[in-house]
Amino acid sequence: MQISDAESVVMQALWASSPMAAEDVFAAVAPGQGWQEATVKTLLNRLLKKGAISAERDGRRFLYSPVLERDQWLRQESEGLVDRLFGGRVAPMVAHFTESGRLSKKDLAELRRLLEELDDE
Amino acid sequence: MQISDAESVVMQALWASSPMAAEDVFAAVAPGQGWQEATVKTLLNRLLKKGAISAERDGRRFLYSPVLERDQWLRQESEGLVDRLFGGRVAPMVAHFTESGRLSKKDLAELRRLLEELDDE
DNA sequence: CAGGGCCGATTACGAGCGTAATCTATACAA
DNA sequence: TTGTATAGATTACGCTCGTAATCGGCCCTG
Repeated sequence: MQISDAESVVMQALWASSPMAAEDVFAAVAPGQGWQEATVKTLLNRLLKKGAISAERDGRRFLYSPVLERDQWLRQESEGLVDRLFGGRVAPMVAHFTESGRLSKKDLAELRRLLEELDDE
Repeated sequence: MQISDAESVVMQALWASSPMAAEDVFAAVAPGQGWQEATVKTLLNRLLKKGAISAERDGRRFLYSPVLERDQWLRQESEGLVDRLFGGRVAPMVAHFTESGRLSKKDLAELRRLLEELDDE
């Protein structure tokens, strides 16, 4: 399932809280994006058509919920990137981040913990 | 500098070896993509127009070289992703890969080494 | 019962993209 | 010198995207 950048903003809102009416999605999303409500509605419709979200009638309007799972999307996106850019190898990508100083202390600590956990298994 | 997916395939070829004539880029890239030579030429032109590559005349043809640095591109792309998907935090992204079983033993070993190196500093 | 407002649906439209075919100028071959 | 092959330049075209405006139907209110 192909989700465009703008669409993914809407998905994030729905993953954070659902079901939601169009109006609420707009409220959740517009501040950061500066979109008109019409734009949000377009995106909701495109996502509906793709089957990435579902709509359930609630009186005169609809409540939208994600169908596509956030985890699946994350996996698809990040694996796509690591494949395209780093030949599918995660370590070189992390190395790249360390080199560009994008690893916070918190990240480092967390990575260490992660690796230790994996050791235990 | 915005590089599209198709364009990035051409860039990868040029990063791997440059300068190269259009024909050679085609030879390097077509097998994997199934493109016509005309397609490769279009992409080269678009990249030229963007200033992502340069062309130096060589008799009746041109030799192309990257101007945009591979490292810069990698950084831009991967940081974009980690920002969009994981709120800019690298560790959660790696965690995501471990959970989906995308970390090879080799990756693990390399990550350990990486972290140790960082310890030493 | 008629009009207005609200909500989703439809339509719009220019930019960039993927994928090429065609045009044009030029360098060599006959 | 004139044709022909070839390399880059120009043009093409349908699709998706970002960003909306407008339409059409239905529910409430007067």
